[in-house]
Amino acid sequence: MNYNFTEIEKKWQERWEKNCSFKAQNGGEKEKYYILVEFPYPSGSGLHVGHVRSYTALDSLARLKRSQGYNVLFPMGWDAFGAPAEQYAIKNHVYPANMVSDCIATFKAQIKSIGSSFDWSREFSTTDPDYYKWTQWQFLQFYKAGLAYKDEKEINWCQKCKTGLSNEDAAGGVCERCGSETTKKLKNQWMLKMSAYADSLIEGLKDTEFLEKIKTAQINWIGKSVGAEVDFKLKDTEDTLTVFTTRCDTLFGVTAMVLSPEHSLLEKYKDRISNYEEVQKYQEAAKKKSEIERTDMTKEKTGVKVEGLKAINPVNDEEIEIWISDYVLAGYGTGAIMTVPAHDDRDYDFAKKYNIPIKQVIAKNIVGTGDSAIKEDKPFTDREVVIAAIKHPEEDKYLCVKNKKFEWINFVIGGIENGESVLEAAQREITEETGYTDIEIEKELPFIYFDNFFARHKDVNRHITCHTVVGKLKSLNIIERSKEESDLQEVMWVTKDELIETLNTEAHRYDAKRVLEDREVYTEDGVHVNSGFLDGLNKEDAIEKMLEFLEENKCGRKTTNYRLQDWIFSRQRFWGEPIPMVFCEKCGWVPVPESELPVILPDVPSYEPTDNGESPLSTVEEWVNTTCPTCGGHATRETDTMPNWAGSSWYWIRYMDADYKEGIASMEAMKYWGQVDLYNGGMEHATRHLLYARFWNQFLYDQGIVPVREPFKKRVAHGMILGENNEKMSKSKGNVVNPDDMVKNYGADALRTYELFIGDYTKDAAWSENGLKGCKKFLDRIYRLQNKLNSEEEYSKELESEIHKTIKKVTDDIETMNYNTAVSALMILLNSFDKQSSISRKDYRTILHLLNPIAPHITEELNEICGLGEEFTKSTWPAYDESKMVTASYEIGVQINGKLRASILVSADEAEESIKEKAFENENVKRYIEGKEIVKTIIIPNRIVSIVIK
RNA sequence: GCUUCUGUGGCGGAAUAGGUAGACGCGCUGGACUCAAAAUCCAGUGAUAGCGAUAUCAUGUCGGUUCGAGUCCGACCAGAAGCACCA
Repeated sequence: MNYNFTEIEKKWQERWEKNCSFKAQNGGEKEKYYILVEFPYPSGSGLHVGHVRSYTALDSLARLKRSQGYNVLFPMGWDAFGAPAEQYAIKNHVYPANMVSDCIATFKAQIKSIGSSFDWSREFSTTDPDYYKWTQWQFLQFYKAGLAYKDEKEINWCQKCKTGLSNEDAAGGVCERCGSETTKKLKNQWMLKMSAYADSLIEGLKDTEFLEKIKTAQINWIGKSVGAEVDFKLKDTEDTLTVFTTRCDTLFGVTAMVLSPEHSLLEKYKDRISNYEEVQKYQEAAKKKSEIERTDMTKEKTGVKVEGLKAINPVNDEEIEIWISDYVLAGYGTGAIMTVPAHDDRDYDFAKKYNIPIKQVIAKNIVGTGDSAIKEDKPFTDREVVIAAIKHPEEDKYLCVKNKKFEWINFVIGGIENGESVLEAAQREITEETGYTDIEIEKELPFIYFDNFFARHKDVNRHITCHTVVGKLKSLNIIERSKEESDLQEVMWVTKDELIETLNTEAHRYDAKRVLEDREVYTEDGVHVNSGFLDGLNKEDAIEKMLEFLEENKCGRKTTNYRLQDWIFSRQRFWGEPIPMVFCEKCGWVPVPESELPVILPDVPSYEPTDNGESPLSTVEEWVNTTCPTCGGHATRETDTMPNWAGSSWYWIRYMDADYKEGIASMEAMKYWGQVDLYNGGMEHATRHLLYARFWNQFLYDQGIVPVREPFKKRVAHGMILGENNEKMSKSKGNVVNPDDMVKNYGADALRTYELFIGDYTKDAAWSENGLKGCKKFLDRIYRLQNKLNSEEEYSKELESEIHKTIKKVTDDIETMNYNTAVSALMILLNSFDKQSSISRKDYRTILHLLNPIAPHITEELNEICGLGEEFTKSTWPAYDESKMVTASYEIGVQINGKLRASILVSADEAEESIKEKAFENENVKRYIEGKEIVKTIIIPNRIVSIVIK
């Protein structure tokens, strides 16, 4: 039986349009439900199968919710400002607006062809003056609140696009649009004070149901870090050099200061800096480097010592050298750091290269466990000891001693006696304990550490300060040890590889690790040493105490820093919303009066960005020259435009009341629709768009313009549709699938069904045309099912329970966006229907209704031609009855010692005794339990019987 | 390096709360219909052994908890994404 899906689809799409079937009402009795899918950029390449996936998924949910009696807002619009349209305009010398409206028309027709139930009465484009009037108006609100300001700033500059980029758009030093490397350029820019909302953006996440990974991505992006600012006096000046640190407790370990090359103090004291030329050379080199080069962590650090300037450490008045290096970022913290090479890997690298001293201020603090755990009731003794890691003269082995009584294996260890140096003590102990005399100590490891334990052999607690030396034997010359020593321990040689496993105590293993890795810097926590009033404290207490000190002495304060910076809001582009500000020689920057909005974007002779970094708008003199709203004198318009993120930062609000003339939307409409219940979009927008939009909305809320603080209740992200070869679809790879072709060849319903069936909605999935054919086949079988129709009006007895189960399954699955299993459940139900000789009219109508959100056209058609009832767009979703879902009998498995050995048929209400009996009667079960003792029998109703035998 | 996520047949993927692993679909094999093909229908399809009942193995690897682990715990391996010289 053939049917013309193209005609059927056309017929229903026209009918829905004529009846305004999907128009949402503002207000009314019904409960509201707001479903939002990110509006597309109407590019010339048309709709992608990826769009089809998310639009269809949310469309199915929208259709379900409507059928369940919700007032569903499911709108669509166009995000049409920005680079792609402009690029196209430059290339083809056409006015972007014309191109945009052509693309919108194509996109819209394509979206309609897949049967999406969008409420087109609320459609708009961000490029409509009626829309961007309000984008501009909102910018003025930011300005009035002091959150929009103009600032001379080093911005990310893309040579190729000839425009400034926000930090977000130039992440990693790469231009988001063209992929080329960005450089820095000093420009006067409009900024939005997003940093003021950093904490609020973190806090607000608590009130949302975003995916965990989206929340973490946002928190990482904001990058909150709590620490302190510390003021170092600049020697022989009145100035101070302020640094930001999260570890003010290491202040006693500071051995240098490092400034970013851009630091302002350098310019100020250039007369004092004796090597200023060298400094300047480095500054220029740093400026030329791209962000990528500067932040490449694999490359060696570089820097220049600033001769003639010194800083004074506020805790001990030590004079400290000052350096510049590009590993210190100008834009974070104060653009200067204090260097603690002993406890920071980056500082260590820098210090090693330039011979900056390394000073230990934190010592590892080992605390014994088990037999060595401290005993509270025993006395404590303090000791200074030396531990000697001594190498064999020829082989790669280390000298150890084994305690005969306790079987401990250790390096040679011994107390340092009064007046003795560490090296002398080591020499003496080695000869005493092992008899070897020809010893060469190479060095003492720079860091001491502490070991706290209960010494069983002496029955006291010990707190020992450990000094470690490394060396070797020059020969195996040996003298006889005292009897006492030779009775107590034997000498042994342990190979390098076995050392760590062989040594008994954590302290010796720590030494072994240090010796073998030849490391000096240890960033692990411990207790403070060489730190005056912090000695003996742990990290947390030391930070607190140091903060107290800094504040008392007025040389520092607790501070929080964020990675998130203010939003650079200017673009030197033509195709964007004009920023509604004018500059007057007398009055400075003056906002365009709200009554004069919108500031219409004029056409320009050339869309090309200019070489001098000005927007093409600057060439339209009659537009640029205007009068000052304040004094009436001559003024010029701001010629930069807004970034393309601006229009998408409030579009969901406009959908609530798209024709409203008095504001962004009426308060009544905004209160009615409230939050977006479900917002779908790609993972690529998890940080930027979502943060901008939340920031914008939180601001509007604080101004009393919108009624909710967090705009989106729940955010979900769809997975990508990959090409048949499992790679991202792209023209160059030739694996692009055009949805139009699929609609033409298989029908919109088949395409929809397939894209929902393809796999987990949130994960990427590879396209398969065979899979699509399979879904077409499924719909064909649904179509042919009409031949089995009898005249019964109730559910068929044989199918009733399965139908109820399927209603529940499909309802739950669509609501939780598990579309693939919803489709599969319907396939299973169809298989059951097909096994029957005939099906009732209610059976058929129900499967059609359940399938309707997924394949709306063919189900409506079948419902109509078979005269089964009202259109599904006007019908109430089928209800299920839990009590009818139980099956009369079912099979359950029987396990013996955890292995499945049989399955038995039991009835729904069968007693446990009877189930047990049936299990034991089974032939295969009998075989296994014969002659064995039955330890226990576990019966889990509806699931399994588990028999344990011995 | 840090954070997050993911590892199941030839493939896409199922498996509420730990309870018969591999649903459903694709592909493949065989058969029916047909002069033939397409379409459709029927049967089979994790691996190994066996005619078969059945047995052994199997959810990245190794351990653990449990009558029972894809699912819980620990360690590791692999891949993906995000952040990254952020002091």
